[in-house]
Amino acid sequence: MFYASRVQSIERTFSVLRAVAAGGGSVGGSVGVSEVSRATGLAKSTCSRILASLDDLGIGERIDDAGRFVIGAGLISLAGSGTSPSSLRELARPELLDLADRLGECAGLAVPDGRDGLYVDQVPGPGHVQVTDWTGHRFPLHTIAAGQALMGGWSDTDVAAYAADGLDEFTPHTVTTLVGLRQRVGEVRRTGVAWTIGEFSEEISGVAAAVCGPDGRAVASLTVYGPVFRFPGEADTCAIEQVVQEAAARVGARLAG
Amino acid sequence: MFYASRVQSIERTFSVLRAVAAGGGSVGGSVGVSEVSRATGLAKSTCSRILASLDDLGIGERIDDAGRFVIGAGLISLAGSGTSPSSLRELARPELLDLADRLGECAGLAVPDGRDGLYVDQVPGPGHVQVTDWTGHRFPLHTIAAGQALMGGWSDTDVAAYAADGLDEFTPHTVTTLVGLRQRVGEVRRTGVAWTIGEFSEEISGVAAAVCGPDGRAVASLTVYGPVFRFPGEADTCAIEQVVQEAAARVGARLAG
DNA sequence: TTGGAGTGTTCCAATGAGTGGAACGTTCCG
DNA sequence: CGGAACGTTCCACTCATTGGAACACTCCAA
Repeated sequence: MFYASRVQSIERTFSVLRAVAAGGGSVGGSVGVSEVSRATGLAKSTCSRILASLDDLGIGERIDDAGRFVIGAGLISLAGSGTSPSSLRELARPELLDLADRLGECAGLAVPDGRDGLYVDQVPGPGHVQVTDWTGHRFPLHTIAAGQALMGGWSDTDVAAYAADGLDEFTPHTVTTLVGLRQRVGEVRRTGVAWTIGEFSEEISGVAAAVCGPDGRAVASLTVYGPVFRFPGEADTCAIEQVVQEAAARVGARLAG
Repeated sequence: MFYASRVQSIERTFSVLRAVAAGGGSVGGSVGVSEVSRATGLAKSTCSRILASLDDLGIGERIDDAGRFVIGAGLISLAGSGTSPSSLRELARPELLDLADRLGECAGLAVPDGRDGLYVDQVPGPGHVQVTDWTGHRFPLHTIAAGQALMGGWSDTDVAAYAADGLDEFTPHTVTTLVGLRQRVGEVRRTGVAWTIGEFSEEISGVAAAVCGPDGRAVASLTVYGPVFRFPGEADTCAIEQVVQEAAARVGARLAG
């Protein structure tokens, strides 16, 4: 036989779910077993069983004593628990390009992942000296501007819990105490942005602002960073902050639809 | 063997997805194969295969060259295609009770389903003469107040397409022409509510307002209806309209979070 | 009333898709 | 350098899944 690394039944399950989501063509419509069977090419009995299972799990929902189905609360809550990095990336890309262009340094997008921030995209600046591309890399939240920006939306107890697990020291400038972290988070709450100068690496400084989802929670950060010797340099830091904040707000707005 | 009407692999798939959504405990976190294996009790190889399948389908998303996963765009878009009637029902229940209490007639909740409106909940009024409970029943949109309220958000071409498939006549007062329907929809757009007097049944009159989802689209209707001989009667129809509209707006707001 | 065409559900023998333990290639850490 | 974690691949076994047939039901037209 063929040793599959894909599971057929999963493919089938989601082709059924897609048929349900399509609602038989009309928006907001429901579907019956036979309809799903025709749409997917699967046997009617198979569809009946799959739909019954989805109903049991709350993923689909039976809305009739006859057999009409719609997408259920379970699927909606599953989906609600995360923002997809790839869709976020698509929405943020234009802003990253714009930031890199206007501020002359590289711009990155990071999402929270447990105690880490994960860089999911980065656009290089125009200079000949470049900061490393960190796409795909993760760093403790307290060591990077993106992470501190995210913490701006945390409660004091969340911040304390984070600090309780220890604060790694990357450079002599890294924030390593709860008191220091609290102060930093306070600044973020007040100004809406987080600056780090040589805290992650002595050679790098950056400024970040959080991207908020439709529910107001921070789902990502936009960061602009460059070599300490030239960024932010003589530039007007307030203007930079404003540009970054506005970009983050636009991504958030686009995220909300 | 045991003849199951539930499919085991679907149960497994979603227990994996739940583990991914839980993110290993921390909000917004990702999970690895071993973590999922521990959380679900399934073999590591099984989880690896399931996660690979979910990634293929865009339901899960691999965010690393290492094997960390999050909920993907595919699941989010699946969920986005429908609002779950049961969660809607929970949110609307208090408003239905309040409406029935304040207006002294029964109050219902309906969702669009193709060409029909489907009543998903109803609360009886205090009177001794009651309108039938229509929970679980569906009627063509143009014949009920709830349906006309939903059409208020439709484009003219959508309305025309609906009418093109024919407008059933339930009573002599039922709107049966495109011209009539257009006029009615226009009123809904202007006033925000839809009145039907003896259009669905000669004995019943009702007033409905649409509930809008976070994206502004109408996802359901709140209706108050009663016997024609006493509703709306001598009451101040403007006051009734306002009460219904406000209730619908509150449900919409709660829906958005 | 009767027949036919449409639902959705249940039954069950056949079978092949899914399984998990073992083996493997990694990377990371002491 | 072990050793312990990780994720992936292999593959014989086997049991969960399958789909056709039979069923119960509702509708509608004759």
